[in-house]
Amino acid sequence: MKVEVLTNKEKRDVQQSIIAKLRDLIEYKNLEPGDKLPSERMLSEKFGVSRSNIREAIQKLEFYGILYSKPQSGTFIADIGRVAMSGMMEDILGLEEPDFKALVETRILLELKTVRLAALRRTAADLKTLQSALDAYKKKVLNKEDAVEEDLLFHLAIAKASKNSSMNTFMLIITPEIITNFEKYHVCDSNQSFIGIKEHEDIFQAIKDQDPKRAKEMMKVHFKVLYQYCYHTDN
Amino acid sequence: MKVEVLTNKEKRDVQQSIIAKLRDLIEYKNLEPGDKLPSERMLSEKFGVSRSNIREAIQKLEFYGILYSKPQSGTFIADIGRVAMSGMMEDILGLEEPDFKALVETRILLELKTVRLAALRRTAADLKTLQSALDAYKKKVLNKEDAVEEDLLFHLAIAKASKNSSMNTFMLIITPEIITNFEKYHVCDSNQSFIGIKEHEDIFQAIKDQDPKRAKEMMKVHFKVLYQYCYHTDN
DNA sequence: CAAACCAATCTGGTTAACCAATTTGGCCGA
DNA sequence: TCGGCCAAATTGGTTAACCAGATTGGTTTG
Repeated sequence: MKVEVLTNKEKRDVQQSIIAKLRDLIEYKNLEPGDKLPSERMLSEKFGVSRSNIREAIQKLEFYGILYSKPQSGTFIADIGRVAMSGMMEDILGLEEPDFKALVETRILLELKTVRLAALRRTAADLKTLQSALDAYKKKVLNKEDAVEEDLLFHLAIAKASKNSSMNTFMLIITPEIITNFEKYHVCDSNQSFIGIKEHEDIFQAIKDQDPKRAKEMMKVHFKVLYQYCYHTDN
Repeated sequence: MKVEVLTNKEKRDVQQSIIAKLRDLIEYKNLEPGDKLPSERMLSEKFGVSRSNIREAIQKLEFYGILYSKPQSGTFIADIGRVAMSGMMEDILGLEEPDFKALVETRILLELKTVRLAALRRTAADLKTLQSALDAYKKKVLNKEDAVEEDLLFHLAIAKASKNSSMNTFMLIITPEIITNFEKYHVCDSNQSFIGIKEHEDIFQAIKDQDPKRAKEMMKVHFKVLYQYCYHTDN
């Protein structure tokens, strides 16, 4: 069989088309939650794509909780209902890559919450982690070195201390993009960093004091620049 | 070679151990951002696991933006800095499955934001989608049928109308879990649904009127029950 | 001496073959 | 006729072989 090498873009298109075909198949065959999908081999033949592609598409839908695979048995439709499944598939197909603005918007939203929760739920161990993350950040800034990573690690430590696994995961997902874009757009000017130390210390102190309100307020101050960047158009 | 079938749990452990080994390798070899990792074959041999496992672990780290693969070339360390990478890997290894409370907490946070953004940014097309989602929900409730799916689809439509791709994605990720847990814990009593119609209509109207403040308020009312479920201990 | 080129090698991606657990359908016995 | 049971077919997962593009190091050529 002729083998072709696909670009990332093309590969994404293939996967999207497989998901669309799966949606149509489920519609056409009137498959309901709990029903078994045709085998991977059959699907790969029917759709004219490789089994790897089928497996990747299934994995993606598994990630979104729409399907689940049982070894040596088959792939099944999750128990979330036909309507929800169909609608979610549509949404997944329509998802676009998040732009920087969306990322910042989401980050601010998440962090204003995680910092409150961290203030409420932080343990002694969390404090220790936060302290060392803060120290690493301060050390870099005082040496006039770039401290974007240490900055973000401090914020990730806050997310971890919030004891909310979803928010922690979401923070982990958006952080690399944020770092990349920060460096690209030079959002963090180096002269800002000295102010950053004070702001980070304030946040840390509020968490230490278990004062959620002040923690959120300090985080808001810390995000002031980002806030403006993100919200100068609307809101 | 002896082939063994692993449970989901064991498979997860294998992947975690591979990630840990990768972290150690990067540490040991002093690999920096942009450097190339050893080839998948070499890693599979060195770690004593199958190439599939290596590939899956790499895909996971690619998802979190820590690595990236170039076809016919190699896998590279993303340009996010050594410190950030090491810290993030640690966090990924420490991630646990989100509990229901965390999910609800996150959902409320996200939705109070998406509904505001939807009110600000919704297009005519969004309104149309929202309207039909609302109609489907109403129809089900009036027929005294279970309407959890239609409920969630309305909320997903709001997320879509918020024009924030990150939040939209995150809503899609947590929605199936929410549905499953709702059904398990019977959070939505059927007698609540009639009130739900009014609440949904209020939210829709606020979005239609482009009144973000009222939209958020109506959503808050709608979440009152959930709110109590989630926050009866703290906050 | 440097730049262009070429072939051997290496790489991630793809395909095909294989494995063992699970279904399944019909057979046997009660 | 019904229920237990076993072998064959089916399945997702795994391994191995293969592909074509990218890399690279040495050679050639201007």
